[in-house]
Amino acid sequence: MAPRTRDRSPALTVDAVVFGLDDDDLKVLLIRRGAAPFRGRWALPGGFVALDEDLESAARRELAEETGVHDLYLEQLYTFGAVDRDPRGRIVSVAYYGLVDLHDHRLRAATDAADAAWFALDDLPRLAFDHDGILEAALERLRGKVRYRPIGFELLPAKFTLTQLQRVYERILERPLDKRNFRRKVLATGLLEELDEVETDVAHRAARLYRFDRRAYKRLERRGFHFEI
Amino acid sequence: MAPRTRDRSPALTVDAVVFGLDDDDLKVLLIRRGAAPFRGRWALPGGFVALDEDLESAARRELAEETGVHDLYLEQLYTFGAVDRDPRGRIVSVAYYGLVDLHDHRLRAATDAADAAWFALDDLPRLAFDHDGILEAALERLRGKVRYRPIGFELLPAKFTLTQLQRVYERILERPLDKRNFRRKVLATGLLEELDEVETDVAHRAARLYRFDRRAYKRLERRGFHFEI
DNA sequence: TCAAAAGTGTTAAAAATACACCCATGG
DNA sequence: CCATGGGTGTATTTTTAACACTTTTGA
Repeated sequence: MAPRTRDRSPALTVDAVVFGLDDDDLKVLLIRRGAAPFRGRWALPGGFVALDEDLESAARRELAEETGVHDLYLEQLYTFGAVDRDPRGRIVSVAYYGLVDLHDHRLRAATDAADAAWFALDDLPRLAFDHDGILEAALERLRGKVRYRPIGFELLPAKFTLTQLQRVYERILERPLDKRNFRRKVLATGLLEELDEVETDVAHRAARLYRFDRRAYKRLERRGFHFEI
Repeated sequence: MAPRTRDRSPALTVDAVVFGLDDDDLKVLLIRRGAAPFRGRWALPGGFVALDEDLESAARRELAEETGVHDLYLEQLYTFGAVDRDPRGRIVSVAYYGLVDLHDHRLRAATDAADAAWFALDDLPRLAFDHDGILEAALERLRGKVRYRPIGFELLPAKFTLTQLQRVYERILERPLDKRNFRRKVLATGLLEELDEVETDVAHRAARLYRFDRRAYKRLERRGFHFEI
């Protein structure tokens, strides 16, 4: 007994804006479209939502299919629904943004994607659809969120140095941070577990490694915790 | 040349969580459903998105149709897409939340709504669908956002006293605020225009009236401004 | 022994908090 | 003249920001 309206519902897609950190640059994961419209143009990975999968699952599935990237931090961003945003007709897209240690994933384009690659934010190609707007919104959200939620870690390997972490924040916030103040603040959260390990293969004094303590975070989160970098 | 997937897309609705302030209580606007499923049960106002309207327009239209409330502050909240959230089948809902001076609007139920009414948050009826989860998310967002974006005003008439504004914040944040500190802080933002008017019809010294200065806010917003109550 | 990054404390400035009384008005 | 809320300033504490040198390691 479906209402009449349903037969004339907009179609529904998901898109994912995935950020990674490559040495010194914040990068975003794009695919080259293998089909019309915008065939050959770079775009965000994404696609249609199946009837039997929820939205985040759809985003993860499309991402894995089109780029090979899987098991990442992913969060809903915003739903884009301008009437004319897709030349194929009325298509609403639920956008997600994600963070990943890009060295952890070998890219592998498939299905609708002719290619997949990381692009530095200041060297982007023209994008299909309204994807530049989606990317802009994701970046803004990332910049806001990173200041009060501990998500910077997601761009790093499981074990990392404080200097690496500081670089993450500096790249995202686009301003230099004071080393001593940064370390004091980030350690004061109690969310970093100091390991008995140090970097290897560096041509200078090896830095201590830390790990994000998800347990401790869960505990703090429960009590409406809120920090600030 | 629509892709096959589109014919099997989830249906799309919008729902609105509208808050108002009634003397001392934060209230939410609900409608009583006039049709199955959940006929007779209270629910958030909302409905299906037409092909030729964007999402926010759909939310505003449904809200106006079902409750008579229009011209309000409205912002996208989150998109809810669990596979089994609607017994009619696969229906994804883009939720909005809004703030309104509830004394400004006479409720008027129509179309799908058998009734419309304001409910205090601590005296809610059972809600249809997953609407209690949506309401919870809206409340959490409101509590977070009100601290760093000047949206508290939206619950008040255009001209208001500082004590009224303080009460708004106290109700939303659920904690008492210090009168002197509050006034200093809120005036320091430069977002309040002091009027040459005072309250009338009060049985005590009349308080000065203020107005939110949208111009000043626009200016500050441009430079990535950010305040904190 | 040099180069390169790791690691570490203190001081000054700014922001947040706590706190209590007199004032104006209407009934 | 009294009840009610309006309006105002200061001192203390906490938080943030600025700042430079010594240590460790590998090449």
